Amino acid sequence: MSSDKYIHSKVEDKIYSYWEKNKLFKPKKNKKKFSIVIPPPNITGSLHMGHALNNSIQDLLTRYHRMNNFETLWQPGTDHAGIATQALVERKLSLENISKNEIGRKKFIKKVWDWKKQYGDVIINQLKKLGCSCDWSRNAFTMDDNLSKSVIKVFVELYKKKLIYKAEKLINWDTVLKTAISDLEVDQREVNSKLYHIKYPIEGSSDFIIITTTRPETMLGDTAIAVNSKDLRYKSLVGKTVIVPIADRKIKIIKDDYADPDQGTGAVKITPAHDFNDYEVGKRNKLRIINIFTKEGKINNNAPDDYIGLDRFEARKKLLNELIKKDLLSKEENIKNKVPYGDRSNSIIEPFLTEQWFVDAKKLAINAKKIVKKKKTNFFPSNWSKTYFQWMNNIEPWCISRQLWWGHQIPAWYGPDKKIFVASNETEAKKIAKKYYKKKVQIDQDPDVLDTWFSSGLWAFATLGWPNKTKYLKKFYPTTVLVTGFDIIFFWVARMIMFGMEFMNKEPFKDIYVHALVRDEKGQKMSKSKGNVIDPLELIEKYSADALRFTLLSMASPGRDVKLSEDRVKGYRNFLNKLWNANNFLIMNKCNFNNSSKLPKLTLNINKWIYAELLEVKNNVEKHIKDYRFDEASRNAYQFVWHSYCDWYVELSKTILNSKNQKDIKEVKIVSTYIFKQILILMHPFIPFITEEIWLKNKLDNRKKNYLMLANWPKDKSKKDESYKEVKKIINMISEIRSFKNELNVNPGSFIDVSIEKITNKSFFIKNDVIFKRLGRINNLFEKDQNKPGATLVIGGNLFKLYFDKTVDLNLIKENLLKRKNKYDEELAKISQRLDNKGFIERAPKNIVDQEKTNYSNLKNDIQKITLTIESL
RNA sequence: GGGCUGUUAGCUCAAUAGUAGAGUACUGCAUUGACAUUGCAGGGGUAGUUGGAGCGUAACCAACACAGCCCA
Repeated sequence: MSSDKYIHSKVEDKIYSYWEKNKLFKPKKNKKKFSIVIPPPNITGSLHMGHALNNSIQDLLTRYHRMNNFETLWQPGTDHAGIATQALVERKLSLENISKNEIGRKKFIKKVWDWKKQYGDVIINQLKKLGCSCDWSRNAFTMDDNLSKSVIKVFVELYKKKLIYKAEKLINWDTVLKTAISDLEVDQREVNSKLYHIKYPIEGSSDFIIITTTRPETMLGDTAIAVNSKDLRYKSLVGKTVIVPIADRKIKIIKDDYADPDQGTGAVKITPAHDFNDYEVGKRNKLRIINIFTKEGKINNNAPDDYIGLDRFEARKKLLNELIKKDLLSKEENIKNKVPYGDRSNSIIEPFLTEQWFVDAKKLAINAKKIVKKKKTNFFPSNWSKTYFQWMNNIEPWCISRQLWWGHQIPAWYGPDKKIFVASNETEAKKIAKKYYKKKVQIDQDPDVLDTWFSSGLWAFATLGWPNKTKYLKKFYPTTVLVTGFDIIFFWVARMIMFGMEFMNKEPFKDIYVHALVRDEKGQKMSKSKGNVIDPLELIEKYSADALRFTLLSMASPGRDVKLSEDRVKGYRNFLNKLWNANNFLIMNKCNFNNSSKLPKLTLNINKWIYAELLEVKNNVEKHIKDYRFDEASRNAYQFVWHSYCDWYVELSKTILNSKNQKDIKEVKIVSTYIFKQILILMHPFIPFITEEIWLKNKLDNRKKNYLMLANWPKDKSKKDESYKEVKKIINMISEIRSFKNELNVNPGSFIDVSIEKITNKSFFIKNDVIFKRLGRINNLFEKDQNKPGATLVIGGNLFKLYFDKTVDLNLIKENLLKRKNKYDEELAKISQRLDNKGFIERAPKNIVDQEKTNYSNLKNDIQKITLTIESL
């Protein structure tokens, strides 16, 4: 027969449109509810491995629940990615020689929307390639009308509750993007730096005090030098005035324990405008704050003339040169230190004193912490709650304003005297202003927009319709589970919990499943610069979405990084092919899927066995899905399909199919088809495309009356009766015979004769002789010893004699038996050691002791038989 | 500096404290009927080190070593 391979490229797109056309992703009324909101990918993004893992898990959960009587909603959407999108469109316009300032805010925003319309769904289409069964009719976007309305409402209400305020603070400033960013968007990177030792002349003396700094250019803004109060070296200098070189400013030496005697010289320059620690020192000591930078990171006119306008790094060079000339640079040291970088711009972040809007996160954190502590929301693996609490306990005000155009413009208006009016819209703001000024005045809206994470923080309820009291909101909030990567626990998860508690008074999700990062096979983080990025779309094209999904799921062990290697994907592609060919086998045997919905009364042991195995594996898979153990779930499913069904059941069934017993043949055909159908159902959430393809190919949809996507999993309990144990035993014995032959260098394909004279329950072998003969490749199963040379094999206390065509070297047999005996002896020694241990007998549970005793006598029995055989040779 | 992981077969990883497993790689053999994207079989482990609790540990506790991550 010609080989038939599963060709996914002909299947996946077709199947996906079948699902969409039949609207199978929409929630269907049902007894229980299940809901998930997607972590919104940003519109500039394209599918990477992290998304693939994240969404494979969500789709597995969604499909599993949808199949099992849950009214299931997987709420999709994207976020507007303020900084990334604005930067991208700006870059694009600059290629056309258009600057955003030329065309103005309104036109620029329109350009962004145009871009969004054209490219914003790229990642959505990629999710479809992966097979995601989101309800796309509800596809949401953080800049949509309803979400924008929610954002404004949340802002206004939090402002009224004084949980949002405007303040002048030192914030993280990105000089490339020219906007404030939050602490979380700053990466502290370790880099090679230089520590400069600089002499500051002491006024009225020829002495110096030497300070150390990695950022000499900031000395232009120094307003003090600090030394530790316990540092005896500087005791006499405290209170003296020094002159900042080049800036030529007089500053004082002060006592402040921020200065660490062990760091550098122990004397540290204080620049309150350009360092977070110095800012605190400045506040404590009421120091002047001198800003020396522009928003672009250039030197401003608070510095000497010849520095004004210089970039901060040029200024450093010039300044160092000048210090050398003046002999004020006493030392340069190579050191490693942490430097703040913007995660979007990759440029060095400047602490910068500006007025920004802040969320009082500390207050919002109170209930957000409580709900996790009360276990209404649970992290899986639970350890992540530690990370959550650690951050929540040390939470800082959240800077939410961004100096951008693309995003939700802050609903605050300023009167002529800068008085702030916060309102849902301009008309309302005007009204309040009029009341306040008692006349009509001109008010201007704050030009800044909100952090994108502010709007994604509302995702769990705003996408369901909030602030409207929609039936979806009522039905699906709190959502069942959030599936996310640990890298956004702070950015997103924590904030959703804060907002959820504040505005819904309920946790946004019951469970939080936190998955790991996907790394390359060597365990390195995938990055473009390293060139080790594996593109999920390429893998999908090469091996199918099903194979990729199954790989990711089977590697999603809790608390572990996923180290992805292409070989694994290939292995699971092979698995799909196996499934495909199992179906071919059924078709070849004229199995009728019309008869596959109900099981007849089972009479054959192999049928009872496979049915019990099916139910057991179903239970295991179900349990593991509930525990978020996707690795175990996929392992169980894989093992069952390939090994239990394809390797054993199909092979065993051939003994019947090749027989003449029509009744048995009929039963086997029905059962093998029935089990296969259940396999499709069981495997569907893992590998939806191929299962659906086979389902449809076999017309199991029954003209759209029985969708695979809505097929219930079986409910029966697994019964392990005598027949079940019988088959287990058969499998075990056949395996033993096979390996024995192999060890004796007997061709595994060759047929042999076996005598079972010395066996206690001969009837068992006689009853199952067809199976033994076929799978064990046995010609004759003799009840009597044939009185000719053969090899003896002991399995489970039973002694078989095997006769080979070819004479097998006696020594080889002896050697083999000795090897076995040694192994058993070792084992027996271990067990008897245990049984001789008084403590074990007294303190170990009775069933364990009994088990060991049984093991002991079984082993002893086997050893005895082997010994006898060896002696007889 | 504070916190969190991890260390088990060549590789990637599992396993309620009760005889250490899987996938993959490797080796040998097989094939005229579902499938070479196959089948059958095999070799491969001093569980990072040291100490402790326990009848019993890869698992619990402590210290150390190494690797990684997060926060400051």
